[in-house]
Amino acid sequence: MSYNPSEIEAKWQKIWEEEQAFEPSDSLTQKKKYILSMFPFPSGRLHMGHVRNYAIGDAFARYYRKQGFNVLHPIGWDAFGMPAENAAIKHGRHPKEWTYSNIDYMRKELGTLGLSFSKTREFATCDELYTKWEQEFIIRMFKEGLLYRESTTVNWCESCHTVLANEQVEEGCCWRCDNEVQLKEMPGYYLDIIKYADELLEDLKLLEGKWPSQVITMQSNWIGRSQGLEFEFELSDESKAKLGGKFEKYTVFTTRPDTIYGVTYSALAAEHPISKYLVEHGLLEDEVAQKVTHIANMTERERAQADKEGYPLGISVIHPLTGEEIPVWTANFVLGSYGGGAVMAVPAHDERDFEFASKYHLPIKRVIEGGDTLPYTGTGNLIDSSRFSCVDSSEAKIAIINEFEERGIGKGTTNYKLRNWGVSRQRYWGAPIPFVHCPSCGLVPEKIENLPVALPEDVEITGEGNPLENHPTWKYCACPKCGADAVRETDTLDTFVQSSWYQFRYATNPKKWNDVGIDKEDANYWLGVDQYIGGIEHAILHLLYARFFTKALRDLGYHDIDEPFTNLLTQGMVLMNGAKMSKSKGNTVDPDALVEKYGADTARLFILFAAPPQKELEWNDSAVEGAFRFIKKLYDRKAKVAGDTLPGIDQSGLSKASKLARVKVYEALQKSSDVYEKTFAFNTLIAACMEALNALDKQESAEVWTEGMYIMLNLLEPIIPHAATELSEALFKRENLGAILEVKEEVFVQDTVLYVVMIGGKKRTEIEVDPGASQDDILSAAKEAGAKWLEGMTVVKEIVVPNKLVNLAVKPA
RNA sequence: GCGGAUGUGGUGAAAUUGGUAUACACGCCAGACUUAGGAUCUGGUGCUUUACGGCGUGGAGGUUCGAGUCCUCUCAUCCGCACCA
Repeated sequence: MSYNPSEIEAKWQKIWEEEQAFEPSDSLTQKKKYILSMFPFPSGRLHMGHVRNYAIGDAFARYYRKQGFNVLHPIGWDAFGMPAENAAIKHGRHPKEWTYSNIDYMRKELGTLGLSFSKTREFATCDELYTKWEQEFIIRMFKEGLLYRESTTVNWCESCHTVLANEQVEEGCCWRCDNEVQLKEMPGYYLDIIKYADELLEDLKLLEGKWPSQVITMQSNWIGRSQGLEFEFELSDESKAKLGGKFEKYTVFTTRPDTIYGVTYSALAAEHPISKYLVEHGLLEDEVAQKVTHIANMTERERAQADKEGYPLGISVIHPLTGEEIPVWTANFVLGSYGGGAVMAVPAHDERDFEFASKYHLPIKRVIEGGDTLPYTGTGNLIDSSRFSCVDSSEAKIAIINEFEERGIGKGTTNYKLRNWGVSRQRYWGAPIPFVHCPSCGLVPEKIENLPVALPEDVEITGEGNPLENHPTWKYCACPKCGADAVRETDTLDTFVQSSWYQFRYATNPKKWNDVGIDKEDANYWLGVDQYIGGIEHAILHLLYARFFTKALRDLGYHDIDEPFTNLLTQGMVLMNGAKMSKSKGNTVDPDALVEKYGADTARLFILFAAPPQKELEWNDSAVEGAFRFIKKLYDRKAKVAGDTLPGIDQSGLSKASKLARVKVYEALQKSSDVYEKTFAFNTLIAACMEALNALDKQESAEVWTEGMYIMLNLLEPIIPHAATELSEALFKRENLGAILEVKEEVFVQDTVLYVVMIGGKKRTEIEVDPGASQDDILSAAKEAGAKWLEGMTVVKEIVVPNKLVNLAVKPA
């Protein structure tokens, strides 16, 4: 029978389904592996990136199952989000209907790939049962003070009609639609991720060597911890009067307290309350007021690209140590959202302050020794710094912070670039934030027994405004506390909230899904995820949120896990003609068509063979043919096998070619554990199997063939499961698949050893010597073989690398 | 600007601790079988040279008996951060 993928793939997919072959055991005492590929958004169709993601994950899952582990390998759907609403606007389909029908279609597509998923643990994050538990977490977090509602300046995407978290703004644009993000003042719900900033940063150490270092660095930079001094500038009496007594002082933060004697001005953000007050009360010249307002309305991105610009505000502050009066400016380079929106400016030792001072001819005072020119941002001994003069920067930092603390006018503090996670979205297709606004009780969480707060289905989705806000009845309810007429919150949760805890939901035995969100015992057994696989694009967003959520839920008592993802593999993109596959470029390959033409095994083999998983993968149709040919060839060699068990082979009777074939087979076997546990270089494991097959082809021994196929099918089953299982069933009754195979070291013992002979560092010839040969024997054989190149030369050094080579260093005689 | 990664045949890529550079595959060339081949099989395939040989892992140095691998400098590409005081 020739290789017929569609037939055997359907056959085995059906058998696996019937056997429930991939359900993990309920026993929580066995050794376990939790293998997780990031779940997909149900966009409608699978793309090659998905196929790659799941082919990699499936190889791990099948490998560890074979090694006797209890394996959890689940799949589900990241089902809330904008595209469902966009489809509603465009095609008039209800987001729910659109989402669930997409899921049905994509589930079938995944099915044809023969992936070894647990079926009983599948869910969609838009399932009301999932929402129910998520809302419970949110309420618990609110009660713990981890979730709060406040009105601040937010990132607003006009095209998505929603607020975005800081992490979802890429180069000033919306991560989804690339529209320029605007700043807008509005209320929203925030998760206090900064409370966990230190732990999120410190625990990155636990992930070293297990996560790509690039991801660790990115997270660390994103958190952006910096230590320094926070103190208050007191306004001069005149300035206080000018500000109508509304302001006494304001706070600034510096990482360079050692430069404090070099302060020559202070700068406020355009949106700082004092700047605003001055504008609003007509205390600035009209022209200046306009400019300040203009800056306040610019996005952070626009400001970053603009030249330094600022205006004197006509007020001054008192230097806390010298008592000098210092002018206050507003400046476009001061961020409103960091360090209180105000800075002390030390132009001699800060590049930005220097540039600004130069432009506006503000004084520049050097207080640190070092560097030829100003600004000098390095460290050194202090000068002109009162009693701290002559002290070194690092000491001075501590001493000056102490001084502020003793006098009660400032303190050492830590700041983070990380902002709290804004989770409000003004959209319909998300999990409702389970709160009620009561005229007398204020913000009240829904009663736990009333969860989930489910979405109304009868909505009109136009793209204009928030459909929940516009729904005629849904938002009117009774206050859960006092029973009075109240209004439901119409914001929904960021979809990244759902993907922050799904790893715990899979781990929870589905029998308990109605009763708990996360089962502690199950979670503690299965987590952390032993191998997590997904795209690098989630390096910050999802991976940071999920780490935070894990720690927050731990502290709420849901489990005892510190880090959700023990090992992370970030897969490269799938490219075609050097560019990312996309519909707009017309360079996509449809997984369905590929599977139909060649079968799932070929698709999987090609994807794992063409490049190591971390790298980008360039699609190549003829290389796909090559993968198909390999499986066909393997299939064809079925006839060479004699016997249905692993034969014991007497090495001495074998031909040289047969011996070499055994070496190749066992080399492949040896490689496999390294690949799955260390390098992830599936491409080299597949190449080793191809070499083994090529070597088997060059010899005739039936028992070597039998042994070779027995082992190779075991190695290939995680990669091409249908063909490998079909052959294994026919040849070995599948006995070779479950077995842990051992490397037979005696295979590697050769009758003769090949030495490369190098003379003067160049490879000249080869010799074969007896394995027991002495160093002298080897050297004299090498000299004999290399006599031609030794003529007229004196050997000055002799190197013998055992079992490898001889190098004779020479010089002219 | 700062930080990180990567540079190996025509292409995708291999190469334990420094030890035969280019495994495996694609492509290409030649041949076989065929009515035919875009099927299959066999052989060849880094560059250069008639040959002996020489040269070859982005470039230039260095360490070493020996460097794709280690060190210094440099170029290119990609990615991340980008006024965070």
